[in-house]
Amino acid sequence: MSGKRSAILDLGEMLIRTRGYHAFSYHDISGPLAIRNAAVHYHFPTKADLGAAIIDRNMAQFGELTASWSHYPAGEQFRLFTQIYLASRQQGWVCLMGALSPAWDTLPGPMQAKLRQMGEEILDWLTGCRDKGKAAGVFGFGEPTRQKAQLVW
Amino acid sequence: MSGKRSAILDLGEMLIRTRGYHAFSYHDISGPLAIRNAAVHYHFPTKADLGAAIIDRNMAQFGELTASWSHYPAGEQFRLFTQIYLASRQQGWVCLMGALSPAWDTLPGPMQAKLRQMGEEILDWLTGCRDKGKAAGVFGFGEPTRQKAQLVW
DNA sequence: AAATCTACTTACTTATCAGTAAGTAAGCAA
DNA sequence: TTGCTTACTTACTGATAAGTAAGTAGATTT
Repeated sequence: MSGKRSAILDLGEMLIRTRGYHAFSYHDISGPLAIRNAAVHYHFPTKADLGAAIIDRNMAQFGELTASWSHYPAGEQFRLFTQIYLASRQQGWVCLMGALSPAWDTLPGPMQAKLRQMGEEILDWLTGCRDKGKAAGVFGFGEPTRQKAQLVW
Repeated sequence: MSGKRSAILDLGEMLIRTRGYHAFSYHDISGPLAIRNAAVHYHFPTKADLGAAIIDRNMAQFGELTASWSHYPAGEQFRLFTQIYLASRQQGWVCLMGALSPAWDTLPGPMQAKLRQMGEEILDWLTGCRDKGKAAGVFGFGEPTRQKAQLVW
């Protein structure tokens, strides 16, 4: 029942999405949580472990959310999807993909793999979302892309 | 005269756009250019100075380019604009805005100011580009945004 | 010819980073 | 009650970061 572990994941995700992977350190986590640096290393031995765990949790959350929407019409599902990004954007956050991919070349291997996986999962869902809707012409593929743009621009 | 200065700017821009501001150091510049660390500090006393100079040069280049396009029709101007981003994207590069804005909160003040300025200049030009075209309905405002998306996604 | 400027160099400082080794208090399990 | 696990702690290491002080060879100016 480590409440600290999830608190580290929470803070870590916030830091990545507001500052970027290379612009935060374990100190930025241990300070606010009032624990020592090594305690963060206890839960996540390396920074890459932490980064990968954050992506994992994000993917799991995405899976749960979309599963809970499964009985809604495709258009509504898509609206809910974009709503999430718009809402976090208003907080000054950027999605994980938007925060991490610009520095792709500098990411540790395991994180690259997880990120790629997450990208595929989202794209698959988005594709399925479009295919399912009978009104396939109503929302073109331009819109999700446009949505993602706003997360960075 | 100082060919090194512009070589530093070239390499610095490449590093920012492929790795991000926080994922490169003066060592990554001095090494390939076969000069010492302090030589980079000679030209750009702080990393923020280097970053700001890179944004400055980018803005100047944008101004020169768009000026050289001024006699083309709006649609062609817009095509040339997107072409630049698509071409660099194929090299694995990201535009300066796309590379820097995710870590906005962590950027030194002077760089934030320059970046904001660059964003405004590009948006102004884009707006002018749209207004000038008689076929204002042909390309909506969705497309430039979509273009930017590809730079990150 | 002397002084100054440009474009560096060597050698250093200070700070911060990720990561590790070793120890410990509290809880549970046999 | 002994031993094992969990969730930390203190105290450190080695690497790398940005930045600086002082010196210098070569070109330019006076």
